[in-house]
Amino acid sequence: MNVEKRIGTKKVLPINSKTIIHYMLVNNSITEAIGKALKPFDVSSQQFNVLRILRGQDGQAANLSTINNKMISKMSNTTRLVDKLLLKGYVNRIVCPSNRRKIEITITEKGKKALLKMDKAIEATENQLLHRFNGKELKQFNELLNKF
Amino acid sequence: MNVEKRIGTKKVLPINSKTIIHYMLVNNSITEAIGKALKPFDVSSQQFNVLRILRGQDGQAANLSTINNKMISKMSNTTRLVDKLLLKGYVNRIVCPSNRRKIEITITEKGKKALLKMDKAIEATENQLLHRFNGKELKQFNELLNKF
DNA sequence: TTACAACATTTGTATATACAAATATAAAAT
DNA sequence: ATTTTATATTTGTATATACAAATGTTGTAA
Repeated sequence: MNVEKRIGTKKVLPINSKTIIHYMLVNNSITEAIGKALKPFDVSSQQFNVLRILRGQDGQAANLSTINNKMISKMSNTTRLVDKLLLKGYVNRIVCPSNRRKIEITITEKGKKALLKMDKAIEATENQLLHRFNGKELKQFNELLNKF
Repeated sequence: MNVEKRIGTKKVLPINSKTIIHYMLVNNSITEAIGKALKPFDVSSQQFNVLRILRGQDGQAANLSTINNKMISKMSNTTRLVDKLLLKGYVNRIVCPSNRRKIEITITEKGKKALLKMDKAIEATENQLLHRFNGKELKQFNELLNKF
């Protein structure tokens, strides 16, 4: 992709601006691809993220702040996000008996089943997005991302 | 950054998943930094983008679809975005005399002045975000971004 | 034991965004 | 000339998100 051409500017951009804009453009592609992959399951990228976090708990319940800490993009409103998963029957929610301030969330069997299908769709999308990278390039790319 | 640690997973992620998650995490930092830089000017990243597009027109007016084509993140609702710039006095909007379907948008002097200040804030943020990259690494990074 | 501070979540509200349908104008086809 | 199609923007509506204030619970100190 030619960044300057894509955003329709005649001037040559300073390398730093160009890099950040380039980054944002690629981010749009990634967001769009992930969104499309999840569309058939009627969950957002954030909801998918929460389901994966809950599965990763291996049966242990997670409360809202635990979930929020592990999320890729933190949100101010995990309550309402979990509400939506609850409506779909993908999670259970109970008040923690030992500390009634906390809410314990667990993934349901239905949630796990749906998640397995989502995993496949996401994996395919990730592979598609990265199909032009070889192993060395992926390693290099992650090292460069670490510089941020 | 250790991606696995950041998202609190015990398992080692497949390299593709890890890369995409890493990408999203860095994107959060970038978005947050840009947002903070623009906050004092009370414009969103998208509004800033539109102002830069308008300045890039060098006096020539741009209509809504032109703007939309050049935007980093396309939006379904450029009308309302321009509304906000209009309220701030940063742009003018007139119906195109030769084709009354079109709306011609131009940046005002006030908009240009504000934009100059925003430029500085954004430039500083970009430099900060990328301060650990040297020239060769930036080149390499852009080449890798091109593989998406 | 009562008051106060800290914690965890929820709710209210304002703003943002996505998507589709509606409006208005212009160009093309009959 | 009239209808149809295409173009450009606007509006309605539903959903999403951000942020602050409110609620309910627990722990601590007087």
